[in-house]
Amino acid sequence: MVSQRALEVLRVIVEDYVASREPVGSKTIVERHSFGVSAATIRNDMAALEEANLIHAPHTSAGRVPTDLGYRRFVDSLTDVRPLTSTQVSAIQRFLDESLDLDDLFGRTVKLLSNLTNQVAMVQYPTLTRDAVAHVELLPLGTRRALSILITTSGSVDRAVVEFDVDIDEANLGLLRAQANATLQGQNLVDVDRALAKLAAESGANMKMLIESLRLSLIDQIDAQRHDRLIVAGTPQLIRSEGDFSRSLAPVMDAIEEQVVLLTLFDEMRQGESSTVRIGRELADDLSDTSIVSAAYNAGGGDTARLAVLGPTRMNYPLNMAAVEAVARYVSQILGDDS
Amino acid sequence: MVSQRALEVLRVIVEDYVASREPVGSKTIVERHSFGVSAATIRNDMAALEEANLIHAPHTSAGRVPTDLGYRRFVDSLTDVRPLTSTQVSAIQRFLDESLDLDDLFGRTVKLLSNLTNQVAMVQYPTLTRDAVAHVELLPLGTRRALSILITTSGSVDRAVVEFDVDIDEANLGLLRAQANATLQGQNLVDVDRALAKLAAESGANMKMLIESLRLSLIDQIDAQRHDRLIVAGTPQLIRSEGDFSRSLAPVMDAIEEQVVLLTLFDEMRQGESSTVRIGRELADDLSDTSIVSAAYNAGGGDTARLAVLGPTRMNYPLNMAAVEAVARYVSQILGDDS
DNA sequence: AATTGGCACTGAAGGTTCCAGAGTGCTAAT
DNA sequence: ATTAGCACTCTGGAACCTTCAGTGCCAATT
Repeated sequence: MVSQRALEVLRVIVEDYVASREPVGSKTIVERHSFGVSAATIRNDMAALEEANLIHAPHTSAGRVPTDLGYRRFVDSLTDVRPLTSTQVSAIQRFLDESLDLDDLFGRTVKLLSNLTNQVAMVQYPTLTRDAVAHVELLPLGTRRALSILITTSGSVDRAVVEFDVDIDEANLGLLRAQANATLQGQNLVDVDRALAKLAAESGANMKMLIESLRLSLIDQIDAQRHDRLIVAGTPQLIRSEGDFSRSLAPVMDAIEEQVVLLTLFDEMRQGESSTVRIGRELADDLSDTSIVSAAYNAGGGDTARLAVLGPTRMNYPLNMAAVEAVARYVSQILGDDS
Repeated sequence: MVSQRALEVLRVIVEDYVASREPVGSKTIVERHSFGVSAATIRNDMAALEEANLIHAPHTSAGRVPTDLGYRRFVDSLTDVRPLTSTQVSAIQRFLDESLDLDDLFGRTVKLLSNLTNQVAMVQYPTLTRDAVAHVELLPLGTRRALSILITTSGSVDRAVVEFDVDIDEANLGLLRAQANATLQGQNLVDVDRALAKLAAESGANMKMLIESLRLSLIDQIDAQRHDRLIVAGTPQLIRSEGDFSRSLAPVMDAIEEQVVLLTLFDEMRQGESSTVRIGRELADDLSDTSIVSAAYNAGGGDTARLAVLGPTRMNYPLNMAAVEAVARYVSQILGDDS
């Protein structure tokens, strides 16, 4: 049975271990914290914690280290996320307010988050379903191909190559561009398919083929935009905390570079509450010594995406949670303003 | 005096050391290579090499390890870069030919290069000075700001925020967009400044201010595009060769994340010959155990930029040089086609 | 003059041993 | 339920030794 005091003991074990990187023993606990009981009593509690798989001894007689489960319990017991200091908050605000477009904002956000936490920081691109077409540009690329560039009202830009079944000259391309823009401007992205199909149906045989090619390309493009991306900063921090990883850092860096594992993780979380912590094996077997603290932000128009920091399980959870949540709040605020 | 044979000895020291990661001694040299002389003779040569600062003994009696200068001599003595195997070459070609736009091509290129060499790979964005304006998009962003998106004929896209001195509504913004496009489409990027200034001069007072604001923003934007970017892949490889770095990897990863040091390096090289190797301290004091093998590629229209691999000084130079050059050649070929 | 065999010397790496210290688990007493 | 006491365990570091690859140098040889 884990008593109330035992949970207190777990708390100080986590805190001391995070601070010192050294297994913490019963004696140092009674020295540094005023529990009002003796070391032997603490030892009994620790035995209970070990029984419950919340802490673990690296070897017979060293201090104890939290297990993944122990960190989990610790994190779940954090009721009040202590907010950042007001200077930090105003620094965040000032720094983010200066940003220009979406890319710039996200670039600043990850850097900020990484500096605040000394961890790797990530921002997930929002899905932008409510986005509408602002402009479609077509640029010739040989005789049967063109580069299409789709600009949306939120300022996002995406490119794709359109393959035509027949040769197309500058004049025809210009005509296609004009018709496409006339039809699509202001249309919601999800309606592009229908609008272009309608336009094709109403057009002459020659034009119809061109429009069809464009349509197929654009819906691919819109689909691809739905597949999110991650902006990452602070990978050097990983090296600096290398000692906290029992195995190689390589799988962690692979996950960051590949992005796909992390993105699916984010998608899983999207359902969940706004702020989430994933610890060690909860993430993936490859990422046993890694934790992710993430928070949802509001990308305007009801769209949400996530931002996160990634680091060793032995991380400062309260700080990281506070930072992630604060930054998420300000990013939401900024994105909410101009929508 | 370094004899001809001594240089041969240097060659096998570099090769063996790169292959084995272990300091190589006189005895193993005569065992593995048929010099037809005794170990004592090799030792004399090695003394000469050490005298010339080409090799160096980690401690009194271990084998020898090449110095930066030794690698340099080794690299300079490589006359014929042995080409890749034909299967490799056709794989490169097939893989790159599938790419869509510029971003996709570069994304593929770095991944390819990283896989080929097991090093960190980088591609520098071309400067694209010969580029012309294809379209300028303006999106409202509050009452006194707009997001301007500049699309060039090469398909590159860049965003910036325009700050106006007065309020501007949708109608005026549309007018500005129309005028800007009418004036700028087809104009070379370097002429944008002049063209817009002329347009402003010919316009009414109200419009003039708007155009001026746009002009200032666009020239900033064009300038920013000139400042290149790097696409990077394969950072996990760095971890895998961690043992080759005597100090921490952190400064290396910092340089990769910051980009600016590397970009200025690339700019320095731009003058130089097409294929360049920079070894250890030649790069920067922070990057003492790091080498970069780079090659220029032709981005079409006479524009050149660079692609490179980065790794420990103890790297396989012949392979990396061959890979970098081969990939640069095919990238040039692809970019040359549709210009 | 270049090459060679011989030889004493060096320093790192790895193994062994020992010691101190931190921490535990258990038991009997409070 | 808590505590003091105690025997026990294991790690980390210091000290020490041995092994061994490799060197530098010298005198002899070609």
